Amino acid sequence: MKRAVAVDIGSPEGGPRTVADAVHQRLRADLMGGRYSPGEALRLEPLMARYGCGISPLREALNRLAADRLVRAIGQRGFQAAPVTLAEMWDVMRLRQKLEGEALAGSIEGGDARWESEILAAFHRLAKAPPPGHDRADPDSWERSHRDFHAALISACSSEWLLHFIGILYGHTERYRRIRFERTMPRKLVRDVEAEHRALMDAVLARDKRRALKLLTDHLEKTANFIAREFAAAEAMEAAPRRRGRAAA
Amino acid sequence: MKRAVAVDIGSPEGGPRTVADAVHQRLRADLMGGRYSPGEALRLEPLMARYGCGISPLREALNRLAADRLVRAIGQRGFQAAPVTLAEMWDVMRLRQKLEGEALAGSIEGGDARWESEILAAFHRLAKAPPPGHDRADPDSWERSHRDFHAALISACSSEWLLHFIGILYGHTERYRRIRFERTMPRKLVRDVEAEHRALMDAVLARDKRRALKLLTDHLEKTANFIAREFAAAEAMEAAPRRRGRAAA
DNA sequence: TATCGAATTATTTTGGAAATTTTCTTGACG
DNA sequence: CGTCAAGAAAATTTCCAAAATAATTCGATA
Repeated sequence: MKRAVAVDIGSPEGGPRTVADAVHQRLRADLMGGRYSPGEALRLEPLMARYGCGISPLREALNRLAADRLVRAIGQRGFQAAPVTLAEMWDVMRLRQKLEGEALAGSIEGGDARWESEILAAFHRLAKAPPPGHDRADPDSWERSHRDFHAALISACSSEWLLHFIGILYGHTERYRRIRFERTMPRKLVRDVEAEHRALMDAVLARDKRRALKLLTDHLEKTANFIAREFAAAEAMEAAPRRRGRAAA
Repeated sequence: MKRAVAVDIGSPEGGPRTVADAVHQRLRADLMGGRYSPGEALRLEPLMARYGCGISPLREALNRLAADRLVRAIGQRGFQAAPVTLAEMWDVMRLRQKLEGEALAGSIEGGDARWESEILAAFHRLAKAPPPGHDRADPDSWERSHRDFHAALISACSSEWLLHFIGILYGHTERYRRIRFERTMPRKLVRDVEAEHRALMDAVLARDKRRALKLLTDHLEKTANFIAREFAAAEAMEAAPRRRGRAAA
């Protein structure tokens, strides 16, 4: 139950050491999982009920999340799930391309045998993981493996701060993806993604920096394009019924 | 008294809207100003007295600061001012070189006349500001002008997220500088820095991207070298007395 | 004299209630 | 019919005290 998600704050060793840590992790996972709509008001009483805690640790968790922009704090008007815009999605993804490219280059330069083996292991776990939304007991298992794979690729980068920022951006792109795709990722797409991951891993392990960077950039670009497409579709869905009448509640 | 410092969280318009916002700003300024030693325990009761508030807004402020790593939260053991290491200083500065270079390039490409004028204005305010530590009434005035100048240079960059990260890194380098330099910056150094700023501004306004990037990188590199030198000196001061006896409290 | 452990003290963390602010409702007025 | 203001309701923010956890003291023991 107390799954140890890698997080910057609080839990230096294993599980969360305080209620605020635990709520922070769960809330972060729920935000990233798209379980709150963008802009949705995060009212305190319902959240206290949902996460089974008092007001203080809840507010502390929300404040941490506000600092890395997964929630917005409005000052006397509470918190809301961060809004999403197509422009911001591109901003985040473009920056991820640059930063993750930088980190991957550094990783390829400095990585040792252990780093290589962990990439292989992470890839294997990802390949064996049930596709997104197919594990009812643990709905985020594929997502976790996916995150671990991308983290393994750049883990030999020497810049702690660069990895920190990449982690924040990753959380946001993950949220964009899951808000738009919900739980429906076509089988074919899963296979395509796996092929991209394999090609990327091969290039990295071959220490072919140029090719690896190209593959990583393309991989992220493709993801961004998928999200953008869904974005346009969702906006069309929302805009159209408004002209004819009232959208369903 | 309620000075409006530009901050990400909370105050969308003018001053802070909650006491948590106010405490967050003051605490952040004090951390960046080197008024807490690295690693120093930030106990709650003294801080409540110092900032004249209850426990809740104080903890919320500390949690926000923990998220961008100006304080460390240890879980059942409270908060402490972030530790400093030479390695991290270089990590932060190297990353700042890359990110701020990226932002400056984008700014030069996309900047308009208003952007140019604001650089000029910020440079002028910086040139007229009393040197660091010379304004007793407002000890941070030079620092604020300095921050504004650097912010103006890259303000035409289109990536909101890039500017956000740069702001965080800037806060850390500023802290490193002020922890080591205290309030003693030699007159000659002030003049050198001003000359660097002017050259940088000239290159930027001439839209000479290559030269501007070079000047910016060198400027930051020089700052890092100064800090590193002071770092070594401070470590020598700390290490030496320990062998002979006990250092003064 | 050093070490271990129980009791004491200090500190952090948490839940709840009071105070403050915002938001909604209602009714009067132009 | 729309606008505005005053009052009521709802929500956030804050203070505070109880609970939980960590640190310290002190004495007994080897």
